[in-house]
Amino acid sequence: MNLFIVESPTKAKTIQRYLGKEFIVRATFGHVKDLPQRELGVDEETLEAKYVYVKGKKKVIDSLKKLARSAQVVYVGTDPDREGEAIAYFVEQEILKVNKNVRRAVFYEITPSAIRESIRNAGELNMNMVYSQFARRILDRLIGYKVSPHLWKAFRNYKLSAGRVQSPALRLIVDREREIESFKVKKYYYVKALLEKDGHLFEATYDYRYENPSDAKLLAERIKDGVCAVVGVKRKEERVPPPKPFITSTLQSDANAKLGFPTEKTQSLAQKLYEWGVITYPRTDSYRMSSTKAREFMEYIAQKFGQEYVGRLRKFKEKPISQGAHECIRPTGIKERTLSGDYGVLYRLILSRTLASLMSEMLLEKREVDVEVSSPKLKTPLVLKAKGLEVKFDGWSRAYPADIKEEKLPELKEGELLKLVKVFIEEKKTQPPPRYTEGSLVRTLEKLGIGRPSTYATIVKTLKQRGYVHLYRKSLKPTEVAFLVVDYLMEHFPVLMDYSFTAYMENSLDEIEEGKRFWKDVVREFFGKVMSGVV
DNA sequence: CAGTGAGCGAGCTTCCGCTTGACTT
Repeated sequence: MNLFIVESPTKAKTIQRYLGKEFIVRATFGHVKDLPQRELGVDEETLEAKYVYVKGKKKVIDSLKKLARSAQVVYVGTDPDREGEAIAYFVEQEILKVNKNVRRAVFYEITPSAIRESIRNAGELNMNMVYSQFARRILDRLIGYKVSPHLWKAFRNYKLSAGRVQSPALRLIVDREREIESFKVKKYYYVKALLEKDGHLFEATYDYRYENPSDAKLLAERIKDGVCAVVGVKRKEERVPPPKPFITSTLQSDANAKLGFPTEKTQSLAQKLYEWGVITYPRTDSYRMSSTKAREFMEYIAQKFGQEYVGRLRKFKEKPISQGAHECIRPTGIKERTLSGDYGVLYRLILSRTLASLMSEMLLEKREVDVEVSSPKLKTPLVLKAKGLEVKFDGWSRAYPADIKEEKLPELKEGELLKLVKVFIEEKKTQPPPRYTEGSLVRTLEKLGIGRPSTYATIVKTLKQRGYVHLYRKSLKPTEVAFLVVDYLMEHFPVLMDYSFTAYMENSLDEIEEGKRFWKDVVREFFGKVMSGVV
C-alpha cells in the first residue's frame, strides 16, 4: 500500500479512482503549518520563524501520519507552485517522523497518465522554491504586523490594518474617488441631422465638439434648410475574436457585472460546483484548456449551432507566475445539467463563456457615410458623418453576450439626395471615471499582479471589514478613514503603497527559486525598503 | 487641595495564501 497526498479532497477522490487499490489518496486541505496568529512569530534579527499547526490541521496530520506508518512509499503530490512546494515541505517534515520513504510527485494535469508519470519520476523537494515561499510568507507577516500598529497609534483605532496587498488595493479605490471628486463636468454639444431615405430614418453628425451651445445653434440654423447629398461611402469589415475562457479574476468580474453577484458569492457558488464535479478548479490564472475537452465542446458547438460556428482552441500567453496544474474555469463535460437557482445561473455563464471561447469570430461591417449639406447660408458645403455598424455573422456571440451595439443605416450610394427631416443639437457631458466595482477592482489587481486567485474575494472582504470601503450602488466607496489611512501610509510608507512593489518583490522571489539569492537577504532588503520610509 | 505628569501594566489588534467543512442563523 502507498500513500498519495494532495491539497484538495476533490482532487483526492479523482486521483483515487485513477490509482486504484494500491494507493490511498488523501488531502491536506491546504496549508498545514503557518506562523502563529497572535504573535509576530519571526525573530527580526535572525529571521528565525516559528511555525505552528494551522487550526484544525493537527488532526489531518495525525491521520496522514497514521496511514504513512504502514505505507510502502509516501508521495506528496501538492500543487507544483511555490505554495504547494511549501505545503509539501511541511507535510514531509511530519511524515519523515514515521516513514523515511517520502517522495515529491509533480504533475501538471489530472489525467491517469500524468499521475502515473509523476509517480515514476517522483523525487526530491525543490528547496529553493520552499525558500522563496518562506521569504514571501515572512515578508508579508513582517510588513503586516509591523506597519498595522502604526495605524492603531495614529488613529486610535484598533481595527485598522495595512499589508502588501490590501494597502495598494485601498489606494486604488481612494485615488479613484479623488479623481471623481475633483472632476469638473463639462457640457459639450454636437450638431446632428435626422435624415431620411425611402422612409428609413438615420442620424448624421457634424464632427466638431462645441463647447458653446450658441455656436452650435448658429451652425444648426445655417444648415437647417440645406440640401443633403451622399458624397462618400466607406465600408470596412471587422472581425471580433472570441473571448478567452474564464479564469478566477474574469469570472468574478463578469459574474459581478452581468449577474450582480458579489465576488464572495461567486467564489462560494463556484467552489460547490467544483466539489460536485461540475466545473474545473475555480482558483486559477491559467487560460489553458485540455485539447480533448476542447474537441468535445467543439463537437457540441457544431451540433447545436452549426459547423460554421466552430472556432479553434487558442493558446494564450500565460503569466510567468501561473505555473500551476490548473486549467481555465470550464464545465467538466457537456452533459445537460439541471442546477437550481444561482448555481444554475453561474453554471450557464461558465458554460456559455467556455463555448464562446471555442467559437468562430464575429464579423462586423462598419460603414462611414459622408453627407454633404449645401445651403446659401454656408460659404462652403459642410460634411456630416453617419456611422453604421452591422453584424454580418454573429459567431461566438450566439453563445455569449457581446458588448456591441448595432447602428443600422439604409443602403446609400454616392450622389444620392437625402431628405433633411430636422437639424438638432445633442447635449453631452464629460463623464468622471467610474468607481471600482468588486469585479473591476479584482481585474485591476490581477493586472498589477497584486494578490492571487485564492485571495481576490477575501481582499474585498477585508477592506469592508476594516471599515475602509462599503458598497454604494454596486460600487466600492471609500470611507473617511480610508482617505486618512491612505494619506498616512503614502507619507510614512511610500514603498508599500507603490503599485509595482509586488512585482519587484516577485522578481526577487524568482531569483530565490533559481538559486541566485539567499531568501533571508531578500526579506531584509524588501522589509528594509518598506520600513525606511518611517519618519 | 486640586490639578498635572511620570511610570507601570493590561488589553486592544494586525499580514497573505492554500484549502473546506463545521459551525450558527
